[in-house]
Amino acid sequence: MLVTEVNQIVDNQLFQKFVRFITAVHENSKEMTKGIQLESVTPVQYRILEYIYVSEPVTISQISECIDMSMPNMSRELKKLTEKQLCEKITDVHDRRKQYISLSEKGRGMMDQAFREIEVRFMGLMGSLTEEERAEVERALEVLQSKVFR
Amino acid sequence: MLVTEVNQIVDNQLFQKFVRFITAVHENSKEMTKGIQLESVTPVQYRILEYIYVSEPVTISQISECIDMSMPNMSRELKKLTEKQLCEKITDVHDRRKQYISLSEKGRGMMDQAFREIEVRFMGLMGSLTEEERAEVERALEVLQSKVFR
DNA sequence: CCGCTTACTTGTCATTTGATAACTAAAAGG
DNA sequence: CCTTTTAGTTATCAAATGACAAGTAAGCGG
Repeated sequence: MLVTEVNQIVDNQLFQKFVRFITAVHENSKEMTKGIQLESVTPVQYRILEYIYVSEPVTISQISECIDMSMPNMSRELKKLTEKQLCEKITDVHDRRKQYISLSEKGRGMMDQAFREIEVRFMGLMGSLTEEERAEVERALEVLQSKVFR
Repeated sequence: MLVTEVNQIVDNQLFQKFVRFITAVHENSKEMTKGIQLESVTPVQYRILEYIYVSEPVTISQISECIDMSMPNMSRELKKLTEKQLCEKITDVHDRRKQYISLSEKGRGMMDQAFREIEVRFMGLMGSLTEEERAEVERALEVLQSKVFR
């Protein structure tokens, strides 16, 4: 058996693990955020708010690109969110074409609460681990974050 | 400062890392599967096929539960997929109410191709790592899979 | 100043998805 | 048998999302 063939097999197993992992992460985070949806906010709108929450202030083009939705449609959704008083538009002082979006008091409060709920569920998971295990988890997060996901 | 307060801070940082990680995984897997959508298959339909692919044969109720879509709607989508010749229904011999779903030749071929494309992208990432780093990644996947995600 | 590009908005339409009510057919349990 | 439960289907309707055409208004490069 050639070395390249061995590598192929090793890599293939790694890929299988990777696929199973991605699936698990998706199921898990869906499970964790289940029932969070507050206030007549649609799934897409929730994702938008989540993105603004971690990246604000952002322009509409940026959100549009990251959420992978066309500008017209993103504009429409942001209008709805603004009408619901969950976010605000602020025109750039130096380039008045640009609109910076950030969460309103209400929007931030809502997202804070959502994240607190997620945190509670996360802590529930972590609670049953020993100190060393938690350190291991932290290390694993760092490894994957630096070497695989970005 | 009390020990519990220290723990609180540690845990909070861990949670921040966790959130960033989840976000990165989502962005990354969206990036990886971007452009995979073949053959007039909608996003939901792709998810259904993916689920069938890894779990076949499954009943319609099972799919319905895992994808979190009501039976009537799932029935409708599966009908469409069956019409597109991507999957097949087989009635259970012992309980003729049950319908087992599995991918057709065409459907399996399509999903094989999709996964191969994802694998290529994954290998592209792994290619720039050393052997030890890859082992580290593998270990990290295992740790998180066993301790956090299920 | 003028044409070009960028950032975004408005409006419209088709498709997808979600929700619900009413149905059939088969099993399961007295 | 006969009721109840389970598994799935069909039909209908509303809402969410996607795609696109045409618009405005501000910067930018000469």
